[in-house]
Amino acid sequence: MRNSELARALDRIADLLELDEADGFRVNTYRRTARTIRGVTEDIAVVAAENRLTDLPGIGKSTAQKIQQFVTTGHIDVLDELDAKYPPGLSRLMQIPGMGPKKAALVHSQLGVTDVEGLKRIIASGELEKLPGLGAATVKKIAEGLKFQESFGERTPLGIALPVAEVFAQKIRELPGVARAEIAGSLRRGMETIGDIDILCAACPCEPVLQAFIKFHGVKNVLAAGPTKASVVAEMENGREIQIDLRAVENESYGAALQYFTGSKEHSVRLRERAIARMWSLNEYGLWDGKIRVAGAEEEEIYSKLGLPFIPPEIREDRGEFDLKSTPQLVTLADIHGDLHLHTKASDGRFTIEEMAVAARGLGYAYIAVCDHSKSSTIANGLTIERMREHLDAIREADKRIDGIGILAGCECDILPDGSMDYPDEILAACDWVVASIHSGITRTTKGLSPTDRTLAAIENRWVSAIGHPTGRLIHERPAMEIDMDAVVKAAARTGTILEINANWHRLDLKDVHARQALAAGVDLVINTDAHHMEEYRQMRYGVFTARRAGATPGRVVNCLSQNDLRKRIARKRDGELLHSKAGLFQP
DNA sequence: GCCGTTTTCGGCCCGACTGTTTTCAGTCG
Repeated sequence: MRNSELARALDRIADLLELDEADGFRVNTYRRTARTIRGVTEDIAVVAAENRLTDLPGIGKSTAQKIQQFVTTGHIDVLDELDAKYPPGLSRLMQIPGMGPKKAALVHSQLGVTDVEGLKRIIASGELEKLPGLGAATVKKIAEGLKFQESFGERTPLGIALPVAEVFAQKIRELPGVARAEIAGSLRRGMETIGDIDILCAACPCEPVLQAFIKFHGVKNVLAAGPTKASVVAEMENGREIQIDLRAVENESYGAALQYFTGSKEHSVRLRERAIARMWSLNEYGLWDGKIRVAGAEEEEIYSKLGLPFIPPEIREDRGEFDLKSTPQLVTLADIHGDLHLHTKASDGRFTIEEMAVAARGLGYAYIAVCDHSKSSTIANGLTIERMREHLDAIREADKRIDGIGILAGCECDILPDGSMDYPDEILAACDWVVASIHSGITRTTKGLSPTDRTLAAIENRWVSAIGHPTGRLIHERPAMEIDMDAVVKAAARTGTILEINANWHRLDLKDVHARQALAAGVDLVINTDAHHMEEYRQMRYGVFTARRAGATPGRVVNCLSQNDLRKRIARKRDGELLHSKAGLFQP
């Protein structure tokens, strides 16, 4: 947890430096460093202790010293000084859409406002409007931004935002004059949560398209509408609001614009630097040699002219992708041949084995693994040993009876607080595939081993094929268990235990950086939906996004194997056959 | 605050939109 604490502290320094009107590049350095730290899977205290901080990109002597101070004392001098100077609520003011550091500093210095409540008061009293450089329109914007932030709260999960974006993108494609349209931004990169929806379209003329867009059903509020771009707030089915930006360009610029609006910002900055090194410039209209457009219509051209292979959107994070010599063939949904974690009526699922199997066959899958809960998961109607024996027979019978899909007999076996498995080895051995998961004591209120030790104990069990949702986190709902991921991936690599990317958008667990770490250590992955309902099979794509962000190729995802090869792969761990170590696309 | 295929100093990505400005600053992505 220490890394995220440090990243938060660095981001806070950046916020406060902005208020302090510090040099923007200096501010940016802190933000970049925070981002780098978030991507580091090693404990930053270890990196610091071994004097390897300056090996990290963008970290120099000065930042390294501050990090050293943080890991040894929990403080950073410059942060303490800034904290003494500015009230804590002020950085929150800066987060309000329409407010930035300048306006936050202004209301603080002129009107003594220190927090959101104070801001609301001066909006109501009319004092804000009288400040120099502000007017009625700006105040209205800030008031709306405040309202939006309160209703919107936090970033929107991928699984909520993507379907909304797809509906809007399709409606835009159907407008007259639109040649093509695509979802860009962090959604295209498959991030687990997103700030807003970015859509790009090629259209001529642009303006009628933008005018139609701001009148779409579901649009609650228009934030901006110019000749080439418009921003709106739309209401989603769950009543929450989300911002949607539409940008329209001419077809010759589509590729450059798509690259630019896909980001990440850090990736795009690196690309522009490459352009400058070639005496060119890159903007959203194209790659330019003076006034001559060298490339622009297609993204591939931009990368190619800059001497790079095409880089898939999911790995555009400036985390090593510029060193790639060729375009990696990352796993796609089409590579997935089966779902190896799903539930039936036998425990807490909604459908029978047959119904789940037929639905999977309809998706083109070659196999599934039925993995109902084990006996200790009483709230999930976990199966007693007796019921489990009968269930295994029922699965085998269904496998024989139903054509066109293989059904593996599996279970999702609880890892108990003492690290033992919820079923005896005899039952696990009777299964074709065993997912071991922690469901109890996640917050560690129960007595027993640490979550790390429980996971390690399960990994050492030869019958355990995979660890399910390894950190137990629920996005926005429950933090991850404190898992020593270094220890877990090492043990998994040594034993041939597979780690799951749980594709359910509430979980996406392993998350991208951990999956990347696992791949680098030689661990194979499985992407499962944990479906309790056949509709949930559709969530596979979210897990694929995460796997792609980790740099996973089909060869490293076991449910891309044929059924025969999958069974062989499972047997290799059971037989204690040491797996040769495989390198990942990226180092951790 | 970082960093080096013109550099150890002087750069550091680029453009759209809005509002309040009478030529541009602030914010956003």
